Amino acid sequence: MSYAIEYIARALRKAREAKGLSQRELGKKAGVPQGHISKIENGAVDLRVSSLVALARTLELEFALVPRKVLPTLKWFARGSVADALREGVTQQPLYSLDDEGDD
Amino acid sequence: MSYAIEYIARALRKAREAKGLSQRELGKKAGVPQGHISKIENGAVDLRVSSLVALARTLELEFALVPRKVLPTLKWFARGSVADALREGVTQQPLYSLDDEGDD
DNA sequence: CGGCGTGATATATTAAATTGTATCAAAAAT
DNA sequence: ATTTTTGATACAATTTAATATATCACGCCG
Repeated sequence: MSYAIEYIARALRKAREAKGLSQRELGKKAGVPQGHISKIENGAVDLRVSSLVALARTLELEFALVPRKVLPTLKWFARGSVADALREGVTQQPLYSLDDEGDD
Repeated sequence: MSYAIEYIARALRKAREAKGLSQRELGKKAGVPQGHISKIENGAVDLRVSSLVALARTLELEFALVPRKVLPTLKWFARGSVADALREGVTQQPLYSLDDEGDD
């Protein structure tokens, strides 16, 4: 699946676990059925923006479209609080997720 | 429509116009029919992530999920190159787009 | 004026997400 | 060991995005 989907999947699952929520709990809060969340977190669906936003919002994540140009700056300023994607050198593929647990 | 959709609509249209592309040109490059792009730019559809990514990529935009926490920092470091959304004080609603034309 | 490119829009069709409901195996807890 | 929770999966039904195609009004230019 497109790196985008894969990445969203990882980002959401990670954020959910970081908050110590089960898929059912998140689902109830975000209004998304557990089964669907499972699919999303496994990159099994090309979800709609509304679904993404519903989950992201509940997980206190914000959605952003940033010009490729500023990515280097983003990486820099966010080092230590930046997510895996940026570390993997995925400079070609889109979709990045910056979270705040410098888990490494 | 959800601010998210509205925002994506604005961000994409703006980016396209900034590149001086017509919907047909963008459509050809991104593999999305002109009619659909029109709908998207008018916030008339809850597009799928793959569509968003296809267009964003063509417009040299990257997708990101950032923790709400770092938004203030983002705003700060990106001032001058940050988009409308951030200026409008849309602190409640998700979805931000940072672009590079300080159009104001 | 008449042709051209643009964006908005319509219709019909196809493909796929989303939902509801339910089950199941594995892990966690008592 | 038994109960409970959790995530993965399945199925049918519904909804809606996405596509192809085409038209239309508008502005622009020759």
